[in-house]
Parts: sequence; structure tokens; C-alpha cells
Amino acid sequence: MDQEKEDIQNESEMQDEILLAALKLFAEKGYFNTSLIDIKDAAGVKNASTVYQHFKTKQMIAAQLHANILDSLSVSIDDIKNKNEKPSEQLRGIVDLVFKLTDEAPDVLRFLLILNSKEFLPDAKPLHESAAIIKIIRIIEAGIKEGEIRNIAPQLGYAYFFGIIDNTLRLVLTGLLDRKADFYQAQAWLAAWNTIAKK
Amino acid sequence: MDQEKEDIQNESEMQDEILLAALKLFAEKGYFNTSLIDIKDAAGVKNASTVYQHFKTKQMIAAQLHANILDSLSVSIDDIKNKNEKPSEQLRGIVDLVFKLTDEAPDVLRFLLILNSKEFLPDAKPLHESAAIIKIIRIIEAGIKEGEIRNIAPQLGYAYFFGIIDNTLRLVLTGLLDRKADFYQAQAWLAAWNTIAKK
DNA sequence: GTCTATACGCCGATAGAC
DNA sequence: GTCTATCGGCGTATAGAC
Repeated sequence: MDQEKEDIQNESEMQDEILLAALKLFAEKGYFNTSLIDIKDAAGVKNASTVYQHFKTKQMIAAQLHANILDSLSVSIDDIKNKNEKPSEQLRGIVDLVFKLTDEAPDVLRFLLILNSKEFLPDAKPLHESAAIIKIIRIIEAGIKEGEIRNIAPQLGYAYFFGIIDNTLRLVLTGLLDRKADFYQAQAWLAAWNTIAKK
Repeated sequence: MDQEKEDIQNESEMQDEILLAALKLFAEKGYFNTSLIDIKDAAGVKNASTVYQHFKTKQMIAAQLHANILDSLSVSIDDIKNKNEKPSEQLRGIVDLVFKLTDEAPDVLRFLLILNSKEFLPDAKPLHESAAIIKIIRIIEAGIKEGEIRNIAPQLGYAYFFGIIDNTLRLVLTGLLDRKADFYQAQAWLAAWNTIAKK
């Protein structure tokens, strides 16, 4: 590896470190309770100004996180769609994914489900215009067309199905449900699927 | 009405005005994007220091709002329980209430469902330790005992049922569902009830 | 390109006159 | 008890030395 490549790698490592530290702090305390000082400390960066060499503003850190998470979700959904034919299987795959993420990367789910991103990213597209959500709605539409899912407005199907899934995860993350998400997955899937399945 | 009573009434009117203005602003922009200047302007108060005669800190305004909303909810639930015998009817009454509130006082629901109150009230009890939520869980327990509701952990019943209800309202409040909440109530009730009903 | 120092604004909160 | 004036501090962001 030549020097140039190493520099690039180090730089992107530093960025990742900052993003990771910020994610953790945002998820724990919220965006506004997290100062740049907090972020630089948690990221193991010596100076606050170093952070500003990678991100123009604190808000840009949050925006980058937001975009990364939604992009990664969207990519995962594509992958799930490629590996599964039936809409029911695709939804099942998505449920698998978010329950696994809740146990393995709870901060990501906290960022998505608990923080109100509109507060610190007022110019971000509403979540339901994100690629990931649009893809999910398309899956539900396909399910209706193919006869797996009962004939309701796709947005309603989304509201019911992910109402159950997201709320279950939210209660795991906040502690009303005191086991790992994994413990609740099978039952939650069933309950969620039954709300939209053509019985 | 003598002078003393009038003063008291005016004072409490002023408090209500401040609380109402704060609720609106918090619901619109979030707690941290709302300054005391914003609140005093919206409340029609001339001086910021006047606000401080009624509330020690900005946080206390939010705390008071939080308490008022949860108390009022708890009282309404008591009322609903008194007027309805069967747990299914009681839940139905609660659903009626929150859908009506979403159309008539959307800021209240925004405050409850969208804001992350833990961020600005770190010392508040978690929502699921509030009287209102505990009462709802009791209703579900009663429903299981009486055979109306299938035999699941009450917290799970709560997660499923209000996953659907709350998420439907959340999507109305954020605009993915573009009609008034009322339009979605009957279907949402059915979907929610079916997740927990002993069929 | 790393670090010191600092500017600057905003906001929450208060002191004190009237 | 209403209003003027202002303080103190924090937090973001930058300028500039090395």
C-alpha cells in the first residue's frame, strides 16, 4: 500500500471514528445534549478543530449519520429482495434484519426510532420519502397484487405492520420489554404479519 | 367575584397561556429549538422575566406540560373505565379518545408520540411507569383474565395494540397518511384489536 | 495539518428600578 | 409585579502560530 492510499484510509478511519462516537452519544443523550467537545473526546480526537476538518458543522455529522443509516438500510433491503421472491419472505427478511440490528447495534435503532431527526435536520426529507421506506411500501403493493396481502392502502399496511415491529423494538430499547429483541421476534412477526395477511 | 379571586384567576390564566404557547412551539420545533423569547412572544407576554415569575426554568415549563398531559390522560382513562365494563370497550374508549385528540389537539399527541421527552426531561419517569400506561396494562390483564384477550404477556399486548394505534396516529401527524385521524380510526381499531383478541 | 487561543452569538436566568 | 438592562456561560466555529 503506498503512502497516498494509507493517508486516505487513515482519513476515512478518522471520519468513521467520529461518526461512530457521535452516533453513540446522540443515541444516548440526544443531539442537543451532545456537544462537539463530547464528540471529540469520545472519538479520541485531541482537538475540536480536527473534527471540523472532516465535517463543516455538527449538523453535518448528524446528516451524514442519517444518510449512512438509511442508505445501508436501503441496500440491505435490495439484498433481501434479491434473495427472496415472495413479499412475505421479503418482509420476513426485513424483520430479521431490524431485530438483529436492535441487539447488535442498538444505537442505530435508537437513532431511527427514538430520536426525532426532524428536530436537528429540519431540511431532511421526511422518512417516508426515503428510498428504504418506499421500497417497503412497494413490497406491500406487490404482496397485495400477488394475493398474499389483503387489499388495503399500502400505507396502512405499512402503518400496521411496522407499528407492531417498531413499537416492539422501541419498548425493548426503552426497557419496558426486558429481554433481548431476539426473544420477541417470532411472536412479533406473527402478530405483524397477521394484520396484513390475506387470511 | 372579589379582587383576590380575580388575581388568582388571572395568574392561572397567564400560566395556561404560557403552557399553551410552549406546547405549540415544542410540538412544532422541538424543545431545544424553542427559546424563552419564542415562548414569551407566542404567549403574548411582554417580558421574559414575567415568564420566570410563573416557572423557575424553561425545563419546568416542559415538566409541567408533561405532567398535565399524562394526568389528564390518566383521568380520562378512569372515566372511560367507569363508563365501560368490558376491557374491549374500555380499550375502544381509549382509542376513541386518542384519535379525537389527534384531530382536535394534535400538539398534545405530537408532544407524546413524536418528541423524545427523555431528552429534555432526563429525570422524568419512563412513560411506561406513568399512571396512564399502567392503567392500560391493567385493562389488558383484566381482558386476559376475563377471556376477551388471548393469553400473552400484557406488555406484549400493549406493544402490539398501541403499536398499531400510535403508529397510525404518528403517520397522520407526520403526513404519510393524509386524511384526518378520524378517517382511519375504525380500521385501525379493528387491526389493533385483532392482534390481541381471543378469536 | 495539528494545536492554541479565542471570537462571537445566543440563551437562560437575574438584579434592581419603578 | 412589571419592565429595563444585563450578566454569565456554554457551545460552535475560526484564525493563526508552529
